[in-house]
Amino acid sequence: MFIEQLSESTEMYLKAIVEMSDRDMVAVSRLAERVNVTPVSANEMVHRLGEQGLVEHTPYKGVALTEKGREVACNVLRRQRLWEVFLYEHLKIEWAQIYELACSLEHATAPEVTEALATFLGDPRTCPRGNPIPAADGSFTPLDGLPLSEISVGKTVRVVAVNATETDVLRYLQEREILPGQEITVLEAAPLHGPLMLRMPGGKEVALGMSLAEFVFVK
Amino acid sequence: MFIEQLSESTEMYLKAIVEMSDRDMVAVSRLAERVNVTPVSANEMVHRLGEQGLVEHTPYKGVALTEKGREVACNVLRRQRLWEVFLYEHLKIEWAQIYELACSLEHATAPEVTEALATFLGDPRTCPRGNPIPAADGSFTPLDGLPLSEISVGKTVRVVAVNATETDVLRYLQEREILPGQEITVLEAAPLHGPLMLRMPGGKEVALGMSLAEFVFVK
DNA sequence: CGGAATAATAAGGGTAACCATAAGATTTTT
DNA sequence: AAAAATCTTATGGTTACCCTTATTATTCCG
Ligand SMILES: [Mn+2]
Ligand SMILES: [Mn+2]
Ligand SMILES: [Mn+2]
Ligand SMILES: [Mn+2]
Repeated sequence: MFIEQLSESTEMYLKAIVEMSDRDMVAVSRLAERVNVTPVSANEMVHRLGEQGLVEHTPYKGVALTEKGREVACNVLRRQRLWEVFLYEHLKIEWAQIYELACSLEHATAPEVTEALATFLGDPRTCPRGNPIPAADGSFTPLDGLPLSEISVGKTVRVVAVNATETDVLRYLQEREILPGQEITVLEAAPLHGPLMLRMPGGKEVALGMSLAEFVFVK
Repeated sequence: MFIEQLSESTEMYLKAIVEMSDRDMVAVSRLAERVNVTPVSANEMVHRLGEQGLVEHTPYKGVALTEKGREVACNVLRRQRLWEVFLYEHLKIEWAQIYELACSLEHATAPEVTEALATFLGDPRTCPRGNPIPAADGSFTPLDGLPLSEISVGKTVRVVAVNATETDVLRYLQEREILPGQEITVLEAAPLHGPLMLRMPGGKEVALGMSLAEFVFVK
């Protein structure tokens, strides 16, 4: 089966869907938020993706990837995360920037380059943000962890991944040392979805807003 | 001065112009051939480039890059050739394929990545196809050599660069060991722009068509 | 059950790059 | 100086993505 060259836009939609679908279908309006377009535009695109056999849209229910779509999406994820490893480990680029930079490269990367890069990097299993790198065949163990926003007060957890994508957000977290591998104790959770109070390894206390805490996966 | 994000198409046109302009202006129809569009389409694009201050078009004479255009074009060339070095030296990708693969990556490469890559590679001066890599400031010593097609019979020369871009053409030359560094003797030139007869280092004799010989720069 | 919220569609536009065909305008060649 | 070749411009299309502003359909919830 031929894998035609898909547009950057198409790849970004598919990546968004695979990242958002834990178990159930993805609402088109959520997808729209994620890829930063209006719901109407996302709806149009979902139709186009459907025509290409990449997604299945059930009106009023949501979108799901087809097998073909999942394959493509995982491959985009693979390219993205391999580049993140290269940019961070070899080019020594600032941790907060690697997602954004890799997100451009991922669409310009031929299969030959992807596989040669994987070999060059020693077939890494996770990217510097802690996310698993899908294998060449698309197989992929999803992240085993919970968002920090769902951890109860008093618990001590270890960060496994930081799933933010915006450089500003990543830089904010980096400055507070909320990074994969760090051990964090949840001291307090303010009411009404207010900020969490966290104790970091050095003993420093840090306040973290709930929407940011949703990006931080811990175990 | 801000360098807005230019489209892939724009970058390819600028790169084509800088590569084709030795001394005089570039005819729009030549440009059209190079970027594989119709002359009308190239004309439209030249207008757009003119409005953006990247080229100067003199009707019936040709196009020339402005200073701004030359800067952008050299930067594209820098990105392209740095990626070629990486793909060849580090990822061990087949020589004939690196141009095509680098030609995708070049448009997805932010300045931070370009410079970090240059440092990682040890600031190489030439790419595996023998072309000089422009410096970060755009400075750039043009290739010192002549096309093999202009060498007279009996002369022995050394290949400095192979300027073909199509993978098929590069593979054809690679198979005949017409590669940078090789020493070649022109044994015979058939009349009517017919093929050249060449003696290669091993003593093997190779026939090479004139249009292919135009890609091979020697000294 | 019925209204509110949410989702989908319809309709009308916009831009960037491409295409083709058909005139003009200019240069080159005879 | 014509004629031929080349270059430019004028028109009119196409596709992929995006937008806004209705309108309609469905689901959710009190
Ligand atoms: Mn639908
Ligand atoms: Mn991307
Ligand atoms: Mn013009
Ligand atoms: Mn290119």
